[in-house]
Amino acid sequence: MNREEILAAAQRQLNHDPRSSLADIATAAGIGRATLHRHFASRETLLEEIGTRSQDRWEQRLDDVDVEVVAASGDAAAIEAALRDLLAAFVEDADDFGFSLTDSFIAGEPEHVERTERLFAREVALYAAAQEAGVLRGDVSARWLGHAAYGLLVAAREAIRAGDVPRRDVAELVITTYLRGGQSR
Amino acid sequence: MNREEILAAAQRQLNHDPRSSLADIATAAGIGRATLHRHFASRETLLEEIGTRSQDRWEQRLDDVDVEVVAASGDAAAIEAALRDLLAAFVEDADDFGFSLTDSFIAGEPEHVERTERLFAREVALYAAAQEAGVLRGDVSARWLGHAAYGLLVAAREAIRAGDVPRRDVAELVITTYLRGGQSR
DNA sequence: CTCATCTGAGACAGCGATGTCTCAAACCGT
DNA sequence: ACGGTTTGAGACATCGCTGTCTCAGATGAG
Repeated sequence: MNREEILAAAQRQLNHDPRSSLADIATAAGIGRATLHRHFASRETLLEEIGTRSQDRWEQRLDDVDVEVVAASGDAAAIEAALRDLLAAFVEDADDFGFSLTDSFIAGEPEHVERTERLFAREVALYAAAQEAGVLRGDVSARWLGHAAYGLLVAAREAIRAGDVPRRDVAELVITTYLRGGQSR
Repeated sequence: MNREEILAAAQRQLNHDPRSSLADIATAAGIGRATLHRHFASRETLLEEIGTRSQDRWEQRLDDVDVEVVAASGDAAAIEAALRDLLAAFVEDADDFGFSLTDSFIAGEPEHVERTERLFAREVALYAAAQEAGVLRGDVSARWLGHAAYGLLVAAREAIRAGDVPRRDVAELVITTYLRGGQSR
């Protein structure tokens, strides 16, 4: 049982129930409580690491779509494609990483808050470029568009949890709802 | 210090930090811990009451717009107006009641889960009627439209918290984003 | 003023979670 | 098979929170 595997299992368990005790987490990971403590000195350490892991993934997704390059290009088609890819990737992640979305368990750690803000800013830069290129509307702030995307990810997670939407459809739903909204036309 | 006032203060405090202890809550309400216990026998009782309170408000909002009547009318204009009113009302509530949105502190109480489902169903019925009337698009499920609305409320809450959006603009932002999405046109 | 009631501070035991430790068993490469 | 390492089970002290209780002071109606 790798350190990385433990982290993944812990994340899964905390995603399932954010109030899980370390004993719960250890059981879920199939290891003993002592072993868990050997890898992560304290609960706080474990949570911090999970937070970092989530941010790593977020950063990776931004890197994957070359967000800065695409944004600088000003190419509407490329920007829209990047937007769609990014949202689809986030939806995929929302499953495993979702609880760090809704749970503010690292609130207060200035380090994490700062990094979150930097990542959000990178993402928002893409939305701003999309506005510039006429892909996204310009009458609302780019940061609001960022929050709206986040909100739809929460919705996606919830819809899956409630069994209202087949998993394979969620990405497309999020994208089309994000772009076109709910209005008929 | 009324029971209702205590409840409101507790909700505010838990909204601020969902992990507040009863001592925190009592302090925030400006009362002693003993007094808090006199009104609410246990933490669980308090949380249940807050959950019920939130659901009461939700129900009230649905009643306020006459959701069943409007839905049955099939009148597109009336339906869209009700939709807007409802979203605006929810945004207003999201401030005080938001934490019961994201925090699953009553998860497991079948009673609450059931009532939440009933309320959600009432709301979704309006979305379905809106689809019927051509106000909302029919190519996604009404329940997804419900989750999407919820997601945008989470986004609104987050945007306010981050100071990215003036409070008075949030309702209109949610509505326009919900209906039109983020796409330029 | 007086008495009944309500309140806050504090003490207290109980509980679950955390973090440390030990030890025997399981597991590894050699 | 062997010796070093890792592991899980469990014991243990500690901590913070909860829920109960007491008591002295504040409050308020008469």
